[in-house]
Order: sequence, then structure tokens, then C-alpha cells
Amino acid sequence: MAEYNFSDVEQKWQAYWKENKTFKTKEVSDKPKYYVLDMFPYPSGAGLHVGHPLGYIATDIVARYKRLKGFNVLHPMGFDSFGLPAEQYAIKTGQHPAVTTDANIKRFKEQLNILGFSYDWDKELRTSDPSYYKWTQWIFLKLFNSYFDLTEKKARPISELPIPEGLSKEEKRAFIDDHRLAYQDEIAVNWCPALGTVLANEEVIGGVSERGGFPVIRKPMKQWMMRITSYCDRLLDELEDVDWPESIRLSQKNWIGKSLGAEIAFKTVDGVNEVRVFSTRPDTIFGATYVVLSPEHPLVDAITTPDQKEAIDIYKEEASKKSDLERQELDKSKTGVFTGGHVINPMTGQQVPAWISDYVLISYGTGAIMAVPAHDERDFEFATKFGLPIKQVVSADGREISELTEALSGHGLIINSGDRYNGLDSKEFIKIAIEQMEADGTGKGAVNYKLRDWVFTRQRYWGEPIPVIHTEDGEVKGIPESELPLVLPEVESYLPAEDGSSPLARNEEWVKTTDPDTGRPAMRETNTMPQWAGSCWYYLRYLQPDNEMALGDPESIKYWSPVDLYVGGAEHAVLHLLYARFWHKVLFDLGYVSHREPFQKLVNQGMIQGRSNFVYRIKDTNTFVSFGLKDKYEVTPIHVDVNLVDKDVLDVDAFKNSSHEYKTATFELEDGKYVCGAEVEKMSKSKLNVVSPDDIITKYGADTLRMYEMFLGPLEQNKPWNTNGIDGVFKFIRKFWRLFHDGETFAVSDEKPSAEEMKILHKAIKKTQDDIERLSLNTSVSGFMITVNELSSLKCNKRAVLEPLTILISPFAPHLAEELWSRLDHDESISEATMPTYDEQFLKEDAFEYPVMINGKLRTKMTFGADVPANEIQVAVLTSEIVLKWTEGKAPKKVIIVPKKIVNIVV
RNA sequence: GCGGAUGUGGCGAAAUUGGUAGACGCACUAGACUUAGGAUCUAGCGCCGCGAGGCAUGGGGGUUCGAGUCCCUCCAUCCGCACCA
Repeated sequence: MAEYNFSDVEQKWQAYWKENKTFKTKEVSDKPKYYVLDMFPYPSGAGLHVGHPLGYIATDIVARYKRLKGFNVLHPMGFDSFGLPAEQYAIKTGQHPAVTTDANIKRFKEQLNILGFSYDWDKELRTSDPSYYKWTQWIFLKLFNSYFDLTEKKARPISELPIPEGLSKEEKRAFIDDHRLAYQDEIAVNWCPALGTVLANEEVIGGVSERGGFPVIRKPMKQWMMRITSYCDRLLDELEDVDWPESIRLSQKNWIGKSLGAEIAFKTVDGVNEVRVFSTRPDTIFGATYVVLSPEHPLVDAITTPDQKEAIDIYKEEASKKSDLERQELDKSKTGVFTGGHVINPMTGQQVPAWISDYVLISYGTGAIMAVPAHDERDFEFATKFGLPIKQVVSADGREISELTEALSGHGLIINSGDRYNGLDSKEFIKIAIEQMEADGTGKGAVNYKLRDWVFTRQRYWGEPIPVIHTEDGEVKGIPESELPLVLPEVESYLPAEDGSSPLARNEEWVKTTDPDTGRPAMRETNTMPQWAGSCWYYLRYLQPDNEMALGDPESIKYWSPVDLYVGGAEHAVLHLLYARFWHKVLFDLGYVSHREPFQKLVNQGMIQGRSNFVYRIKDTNTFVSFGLKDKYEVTPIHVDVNLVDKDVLDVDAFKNSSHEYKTATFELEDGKYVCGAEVEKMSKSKLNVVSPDDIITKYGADTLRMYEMFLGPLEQNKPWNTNGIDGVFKFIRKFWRLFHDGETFAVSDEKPSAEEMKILHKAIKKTQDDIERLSLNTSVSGFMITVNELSSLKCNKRAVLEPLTILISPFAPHLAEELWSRLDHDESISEATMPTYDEQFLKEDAFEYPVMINGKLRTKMTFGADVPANEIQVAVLTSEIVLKWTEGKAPKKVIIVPKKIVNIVV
């Protein structure tokens, strides 16, 4: 019997799609639009493993489904092709990153294409193409030439910035530069010596770089910054408008870290300076028995008394040497030094000592705190260690605890805060205390954010050059738009310089330029943009990747925005998604895009982990024992290449041939087989658990791989890859094929389907559509299997059933569906077909035996169906609703009817 | 520490609004057709029990005629954030 030849069929249809541009997006259409987007990949040298396509398969199914449902679908793919690995490879080998990147992209595209994705490759983009980064630079200039209007809470062109009267030329320029959304600042940045570059806060995790895990230190440097903090409130509030997973919304909220409280001034005793602190608990101000400044705080020297100067200087020196990693070590006990100076608590009027400590961060709030040891854990620890006074001012029951053993961080009744305030509810006192301090001029209500402005420069080669020049007299100017793109120049070496300047600085010829306004010599900016820049707006460029005149056509942007479905990994929860939203909002303010948020619905596909296999070697021998026997010996587990293992059974010969070391190995088998152990780990080369989609496709075909990846479990869930179950899907594909065949010949009958067959079909239509709509793609695959099992046992080969079923399955197994579709005498691609609709009349329940409960106790069974059964109680079934008729006796007190399920009667 | 997610057979999992828990698939067992099968088909497959029946969705408690699903509480695993004032 001729079996389904997936390999020929898949090649045939992939060639057909490519040749006919089957999936070319229609720009103009009266159909409703649907924009379904994948997070585009960084084209790494390793190629795709079986985990990468998970999200792409899901979006491809949705894209194909929406086409069949009559939507005009945009489903593009591109490459985030600026990035560190290509540059590091370049440093090692001298190979230009563009060459490496091109080769990697070629490989990626091949791998994507054999999966049968319906991308419109005419829309492809690469962030490292000058034609693309021309517009990344253009957006940079827009940010450079805009300011944030605080009253309207939106970006406006810098030309509209109101400038105070009477400023000198230099002051005026400084004033403008101070308001730009992209601006330069000398700040303490996260400098990573190993990578030779500055990193954004978001790229530093626990004191080490996100990429590579190298130590990061703080170093003051002049950097380009993005004024993302202006957008804190909008980035927070407008999260409510999008359909995103709660966990991502929370991550973004936490990252922005908005807290409400008060900013309070503690004047120095001499009245010259004031230490401003931020507190979320101004109600505890009567308990503020000292203040702590961060070692980097600008007032430290002014407050320090001469006899404490030496100790303070030593402490400051030590703190500056510490990396963030060391400062963040949690279990270390608190350190600090008394400045010798005192400040005045504005509410009590008492003098309190001022200390410095590195547990107070210069980068958060005002860089100084009022310490309330009775009600803050950290302050309590500090006060206890240094013998500072602890004063309880909030109490749960209004009484004071004589000997506090821990900080009481909850709310309660105010005590020890003067007759005016004692007895108040502490939450209420927050408002009252702020009002009082505002009246006294000693404090005010304040909002504080954790989010800092975005450090936008990298001292790297492989990124977008920043399109500005520095003039002789120190002015910074954007280059004219007509000069874009500012193409990345060639350099001799890709290594960053030790002083922190970018590799671009090496090309002196390129750096030297002239100021177009004055004709005087000027220097180009040599830093480049961070990798996030290109991915901040790529979803807009897909609409018109070839548009040389504009970022995109406004009509097109209006038609396609927002992205209806965006699928990608949760690792971009804060970085990419926050930056992209920020840029989008600026573009929205300036009138270039039509919607406030770029991505309407976001789904995070889970990670596919590796499933490693192990063999067990008896210590000091070359004998391996099977999994079930290993406990009898002292064994060492050794990773074995999962590609030599099938259903946990080792291919012993292949294993022997895999390495010289194993040539002479001997094996202790169980039931004639060598069984391997298994464990879930990250998929990686070193663990020998990488499964390539290419290998799976060679063995089972792309349709099987697509369906199996969906079948594996819910899309959002992390799950280990396990090839063991793939046979089931493979069998299903062949079984489906066989429905259309009688032996070797294609045989589909035009006979009218039976009621039972119609029911199977319509059930399948309903289930598949419901499942895709809620992205439960695993259950829709199961649903297909049930359907085919049912039809198969009926030996149903009727066109009226099989044809709609082919359409239904085509988003999942497009190659198989196309082949069958053409054999069913259709000339056009199945993607031109229309999704069948279901008819309720075929979905009616059959006669069914229902349990009937009376008073929750009696249990009998009745059959409800077309015939009304006779009992003491007469029951009829109409469609799926059950109607009870009472012929004798009293009507029951309570009748609970659950359609299709149980009749529950309380008499 | 704070926040989020998850917990169902030997395994991956289903159960969409509370309504016959374990669909579907893997593995396994038995059988059929076969020279053979890693092909195909049929049947079985949560646990205890010969059986009728009983017990089962991480543990305990609650609401309900009815709970995997809702509420309280505890436990475990994974993932974020973390001296954020």
C-alpha cells in the first residue's frame, strides 16, 4: 500500500508557495486586517533547535486560520541582526560581522522554510541593513529634536519648547539640550570591563551582565540617554488597555516601580543645607531618629565634621571600589559611619544624627533616607548595630511595646507623635502629615519611580551609528535627515578601546567631518546604539520595508495597527517590550503612528527544555549498565547524545561508534535492551540533548513536527522536548491520508454523508475554531485525532466530509492539506479556501442515560432522548434543554437542570 | 523576603460557565493479519477488590444536591524582582 510521502509533498508545496508568492500580503483590501507577529530572532551561529519554532508554529497556525476566516493577514519575519555574538566572533577571527550575520540568516531562513511557514518574505527586514537603520537613526533624531511637555504629558518638537527670557546663547543651548528626549549626560553607568561597554540597568542582573555574566562596575561617563522616565505614568496606566499576561504586566509595573509618599527636607543645624529624603511612610516621621545618606550623596562633605572626615573618606573610598554585586550581597550586615553632623527633624524639631551607609542607594529616590528603626527592618538592623535610638510611633493596639525585637512595618494607631496626632489611624496620618509639612514648607507629597532614564550608548562596533556631530565649540547637532543613513564605517579592529571609546573612533577619517551650518570642522559621535534600538520599532517597518521616503505610509500604519497578536518569549518582559512601548508613544505623540499601544494581545510561549539521556558506567571500568540495574553498582552517569537514543533505548552500536573511548565498551542489558536514564535540563550542546528540527523533519516531515510541537502541551507552558510521543502524530497524518485512499488509488465518494458523519464533522469544525481562537492548539490536535479515529472506524471517505476537514486541518498540516486539496480537483491553493462553518442542528445530543438524583440521595437512571420515558416523573428532552413535566404528585421544591449532564431533583 | 505560575495515571496531558475525572497520545499487555515488522487493525490499560463495590485530581478544612474547578490554610516545584526607603 502506498503510504503518504511527506518528503516529496512538502518539497513540492514549499516550491509552489515560493513560486506563486501564495502568502504575499495584500496591501489594499476591504477585508478586516489581522496582524500576527513573532518576536524576530537574533540569527545566531548555532541555528535553530527544536524549541525555537514553537511560537512561530503557533503564529503560523493563527495566520493561516485567519486567512481562511476571511481576514487580510500580515505575517512577516525578519532578523534582529545587530548584536554582540557576531561582533565577538569578529574580534576573535577578524571576519566582518556582516559576513557572519549574512551566513547565519541564510541558514535560519532555510530552517524556517522547511517548516512550511506562510511568511511573506517580500516583507523581510534586517536591523543591520542601512535601508532599515536609516529609519532607526531617523527616529533617534526625532527623539533628539523633541521634548516632553509636562502639562500635556506628551512629546512635542523641540522648536516649540518655551525658552525663558534673557538667557545667553550658551545658556539657551544648555536649556534646550536639557529638555531633549535623547540627551547626553555624565552619569555613573554600568561599565562592563569584559565586554568593553556600558550596559543599561535592565541588562545588569544581580551585579553581572545579562549576556556572559561578567562583573559590572559603576563608572562616571558621558552617555546618551533616553528620557523614558517622562513616560512612567503613561507606560504604567496604558498597560490597562492591552490584553497581556498578568505576569508581564506585573513585571513592567515593578520595573517602573511607582511609589507614593513624601519628599521631606531635614535642614542642617547651621541652616545652610537641607537633606531631602523620600519616604512612603511620612506617618512615621516622629520616629525618624536619624538620617542616612548614600556615600555618593553630594552633601556628605558639607555635613561631615572635621573629626569625622577621615573615617568618612575611608568609607566613601571603600564603597566606590565595591561592585554592584558586592553591594547587593544580602546576608552581609550593615555598615556605615557617622558624619558628625546633625539635621533637624521638621516635625519634632529635634536634632538627629546624619550617617552614611551603602545600603542607601544614590540611584533611588533622593539618595538619602530618614531612618525609622521602629518601623523599617533595614533601619532597625542598622540602629541596633550602631546603638541609635529606636522610637515606636505606630502601634497595632495603641500601646507601646517596651522592648522592640523587630521592626513593625504594618499600619495601626499613631503614638508618641504629639497630642495633635496621637490616636490617629496611621494611613490617615500620611495625608495629614503631608498637608502639615506642605503648610510649613518642609515637605511635599511626592511620587517616586524606580525606573531610570535609559542609557542608550554602547562602545561597540556592530550597531547603529548615532547620527550626531560634535562641533568645535562643543555643540551637539543631529545630522541632516538628507544624510541618512549614516552608514557604519569600516574599522581595522573591532575591539573596544581600553579607555572606553568605541571601535568607530579608530577610523579617524570617518570621525572627521564638517558642521553643515558653519563649514567648520566637527567630529562624529563614535558610540553606537544598543541592540534594543532596532527591535523597538520593527513591527512598523514590516508594513513597508522598502519605503525610502518615510518610516512608513500613514495610511498603511493606520490600517495595520496595532499588532493583533504578538508571540514571543517571556525573557523580553521588561527590556524589549518597555523600550518598544516608549518609542511607540513618542511616535504617537509626534503623529507618526495612530495607536497608543503597539501590541494589543501578547502571548508568551513557554520554553522548550532539553531532555537529557544518561548511560551509567561502572566506576573504573568501561562497562555500562542499563538504567534498571544501575543501583547494584557504583556508577557514574554520563550524558549520552539523545540522537542515539530512541524511546530511552540506546542504539548500542551507534553509541560505540560515536567515540573512540566507547569502541570497546561492554554493556549489561535488561530484556536485551540498554535503557537510558533521563533528566530535564536546559537544551544545550554540552548536555548532548539538542534536537534539531531538520532531523525531525527528515524523519517525520514538517507537518508532523508542527502538530507534535503543538500537541506537547499548552503553548504558554514550559515543557521538555521529548521525541517519544511523536509516533502518535505521525500515525495520525498517515491515517488522515488513508481516509482519502483505497489501497493505492485516490478514492473519494460523492455519496451523501450520514447523520453520524455530519455530526463528527460539525463537532470538529466547532472544536477546532474554538480552540484556535483561545490559542489552545494542543487540544485542537487531539480533536483532529478523535475525528479521524471516528471517521476511520466508519470507513468514511465522503467528499462532503473530507473536503471541509482538509480545510480545517490546513493551518496545522499545510503540506498534507495542499496535496489532498489539489487531488480533490482544486486549482488554487487551499489558503484561498473558506473556513467551513458549523451548524448547531448536527450537534444535538443523542439519547443518553442520565443519573437522576432526588433529594440528593436517591439515585436512578433514566434515558432521555427522542422518546419520553415514563416514570413517576415525566421528563422530556428538547434539543439540549431538559423540560420536566409533572403528571402526578406534587411539584418538587427545587429542580436543577444541567443540560446534557445531570437532572437533580429536590422533592 | 515580596510577587507570579504550576501541582491530575508509568509518562505528555484533557475536562471552555462548578455537572459521569483521566478525552487524545506515548509506553505497556493480549489478540488478528503476516516469512518478518519499528506497518496496520481489534481489545485492555488510575488504585484496591474474585465480585458487588469502594477510593482517587499535592495535604487538611469549608461552601454546594454536586468541587480538579470556588473559599481558607498548609506543603512542594519552577520563574521573576530583590537593602526600592
